[in-house]
Amino acid sequence: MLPHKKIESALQAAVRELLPDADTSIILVRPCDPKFGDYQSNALMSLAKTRKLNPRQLATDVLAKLDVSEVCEKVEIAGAGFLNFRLKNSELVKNLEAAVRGEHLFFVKAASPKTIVVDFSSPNVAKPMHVGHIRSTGIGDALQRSLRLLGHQVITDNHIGDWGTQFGKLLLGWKQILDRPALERDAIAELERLYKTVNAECDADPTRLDAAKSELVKLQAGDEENLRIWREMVKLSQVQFDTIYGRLRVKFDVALGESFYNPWLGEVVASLLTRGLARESEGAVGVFSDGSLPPKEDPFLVNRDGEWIADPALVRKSDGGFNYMTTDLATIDYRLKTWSPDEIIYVVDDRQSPHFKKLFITFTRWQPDAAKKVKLVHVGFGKIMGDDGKPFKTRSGDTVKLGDLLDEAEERALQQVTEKSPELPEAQREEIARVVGLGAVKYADLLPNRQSDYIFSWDKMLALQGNTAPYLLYAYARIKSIFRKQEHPEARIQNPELILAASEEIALAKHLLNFGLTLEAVADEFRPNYLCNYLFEVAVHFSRFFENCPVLKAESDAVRHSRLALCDLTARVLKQGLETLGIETVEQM
RNA sequence: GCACCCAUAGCUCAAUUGGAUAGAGCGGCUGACUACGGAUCAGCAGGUUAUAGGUUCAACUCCUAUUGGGUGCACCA
Repeated sequence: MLPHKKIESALQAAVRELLPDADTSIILVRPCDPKFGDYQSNALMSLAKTRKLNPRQLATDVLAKLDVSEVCEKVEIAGAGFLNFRLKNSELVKNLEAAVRGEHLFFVKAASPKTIVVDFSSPNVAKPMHVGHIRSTGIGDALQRSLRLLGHQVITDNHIGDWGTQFGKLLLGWKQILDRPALERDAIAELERLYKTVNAECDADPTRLDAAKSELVKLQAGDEENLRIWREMVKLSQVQFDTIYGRLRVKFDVALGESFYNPWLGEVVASLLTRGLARESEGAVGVFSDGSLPPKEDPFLVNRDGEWIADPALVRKSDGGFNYMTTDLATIDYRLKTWSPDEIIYVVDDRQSPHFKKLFITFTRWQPDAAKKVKLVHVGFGKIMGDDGKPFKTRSGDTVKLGDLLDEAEERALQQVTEKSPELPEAQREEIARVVGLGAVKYADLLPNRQSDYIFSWDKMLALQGNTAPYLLYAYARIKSIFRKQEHPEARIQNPELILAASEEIALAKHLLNFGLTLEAVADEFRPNYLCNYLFEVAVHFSRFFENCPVLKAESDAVRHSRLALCDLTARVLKQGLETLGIETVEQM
């Protein structure tokens, strides 16, 4: 058992003994400023407060019941009632030696694994994937990897936008202005041109819009020709998706697009109507407020000029077509019946937050029993902005295409590798550039807190110095270099004794110990940036160690073996951590 | 109009959700025995956390107001 887990459970037991009704799940120890120890608890102060107790007295009482002498030095009470824990060197050594033997890598699998559906990426057919998609794709992929690593059963689903109103316009364009040679050269560009052209025409001319709508109605009614064209558009888009996901090394267990749910949409609406949850309004069918929430918190109400009026979730349009609320309801229903998940998480732009609020409430009203068994979570993220503070566009008004961003990243990385390591063969330099460039982009996107908007900048996305993926990869490569330089690699002893004496060794070792703590925080709060920051700190601690503690030229065999083992553990944590972020590693760069 | 989100160092961002002296990177300035890989390391400068109040042992974090930005407000997804 990892030391912080031991401290945590001992602390929980001690507190429960004194305050049986206390919520011990909130009581946790977490690393703080090293000046105040390796772990700390600040929960006693708030516990004391709600019970009108003296916090320092409570801390003293808890301490009297607390025995963590196996893992910690004497526990200190500090400040208003903090408990500061300092790990014993022997405990640190014990844990690292266990890791060296391969017993763990500083994390433990979840005690009760959950089944979790992760819905992310969701590109649209006939549109290029742009920088915006890197957010959902990168965050979603990092989260699903973290959850899997912690032992959960994960189903990743790419809910592709392959059905809906845009196809009316696309079909019209395809039939009337399609440029075949252009389609063969660059299918997505041509499809995009069709859409843009017809869309502009529709804005100017209502009869064009009617024509587009009737194409859509024909498609949804099963018209053979329109279905054939639609299938071709989907197929062409799939090629693009496969290319991008291949480059990003992102895989999905299933990719059930919106069209997959088409057969059930009528039933969903019928069911909502029979249960009295939906009703007709202005020719459409919608779910309305049930009045159970105060107006301000009710997503089915909106204030217009001082009056609260209905803002229903439409499930059938006045023309008889369905929309994404209907599809999303059918999707939840299907997922529950197919996988019985404990959670479904949606990694989607924050702007859709009102939609998900309505969706989750509507589903809960529709299937109350099923809803009790599943946690529905919208993991939102901020918008990508240009440096003018407006949603990001290039000078020509388009968004930056994801493929172009990746190309540029690899190009810049190749330039750098060629400059730094001209001696490496070209093929190897290209492979390094691929990993480094791609890693830089992914890391740059994962580093900021997902909730905040971020300003897009090429230089930031493609940076190769500082708190970036290349910095982490460089630390990893330096470790690998040490092992390559080792004179007798085969003479490496199997389970060396760890000697942690230098402050840099101890700091690095203690930090490695917190890998699992970090992974759990990532999984609990769906925030991969914790892992980015953790790994950056691993690399920083390693770099300091590397500067100050000679490994191969260590003063004795024992110290050399110990440091080699520490290097190896660092490399393993870096590799595993980067892999969890969806970033590959290279042995040299 | 109404609702929601945001404002932290010159720039881009953190701060594990109410914890101790607000941290990084970039940019700027100093340094580092030819270094087990300099894509690195050590250091300096840079902050009244938009403004004004409030809550409490403790506030970037919660509340109120103000200013400035963004987003969303049935038949697009």
